[in-house]
Amino acid sequence: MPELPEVQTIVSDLNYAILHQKIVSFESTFSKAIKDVTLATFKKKIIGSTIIAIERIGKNILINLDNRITILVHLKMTGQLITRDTRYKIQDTNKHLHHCFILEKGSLCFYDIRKFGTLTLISTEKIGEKFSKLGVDPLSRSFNREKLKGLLGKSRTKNIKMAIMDQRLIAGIGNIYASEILFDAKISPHKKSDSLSSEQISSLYRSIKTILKKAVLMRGTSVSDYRDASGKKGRFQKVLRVYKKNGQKCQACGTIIEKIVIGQRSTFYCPNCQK
DNA sequence: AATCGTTCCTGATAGC
DNA sequence: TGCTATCAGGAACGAT
Repeated sequence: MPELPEVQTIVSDLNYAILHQKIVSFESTFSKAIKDVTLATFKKKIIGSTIIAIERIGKNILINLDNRITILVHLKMTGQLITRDTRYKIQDTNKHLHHCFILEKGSLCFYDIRKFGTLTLISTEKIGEKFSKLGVDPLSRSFNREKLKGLLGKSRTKNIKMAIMDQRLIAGIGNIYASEILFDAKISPHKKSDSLSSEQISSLYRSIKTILKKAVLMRGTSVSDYRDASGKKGRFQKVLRVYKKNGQKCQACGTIIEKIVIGQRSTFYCPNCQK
């Protein structure tokens, strides 16, 4: 489940590995993942162009080309973008490899077990419009305590965990970090987002920043399928406090961690530490 | 307008 | 053993 820290790690890796390379060819065995256009059109629009920048917006990966086209990649649950020095179908027989950008030096492979991931082409100039409804980036300077307070006020009845996962409010937090952030902030996932005290808003703000920053430094959470652009695991799974820890003792107080469902998503928390 | 449920998909695991 | 059922989950979409 790539969330902000995982996507950030991949984007950093790709900027090191494939920037300024030309797309020589593209192959796909699952063109359903390509949105709006046919495989033939997709290929026509990208082959021969050079990658000039790779960036992240929320959980989206943007690969900007020198022909004013941007390739938008969303990894959804199990997507992986991994660079190879070999080429598609020549040496790679992994059945979950669905798409491959063949570059001047090696290739960029898109693996995806559950096939939810998508590829979309967009004019680079229309990126702002495309993401106009996306919320604030929690690692950017424009995300401050007052901004968070305003966002929580906007979602009156909503549950706090659903609120911080809502991409229209804050872009980048998914199911793993939502539970970890609420534990770090000592806030119960049962709380309504408009019922937080001033102190709780402050600690939630601090926890969002510190947990996400720490997860970026540790190169993401490999609890199942996530891998970086070299195919390596992250390390944050080693320091998870509550996610998938149900039945185990809370490291802070010894109370058994519980698993509940909020908004059709599994949620993990310490019923003693989180109020 | 906001919120809810459904859909996409495969692999791991539980239950019989 | 081998089968079926259930669950995991981001975000678009349709329905209310």
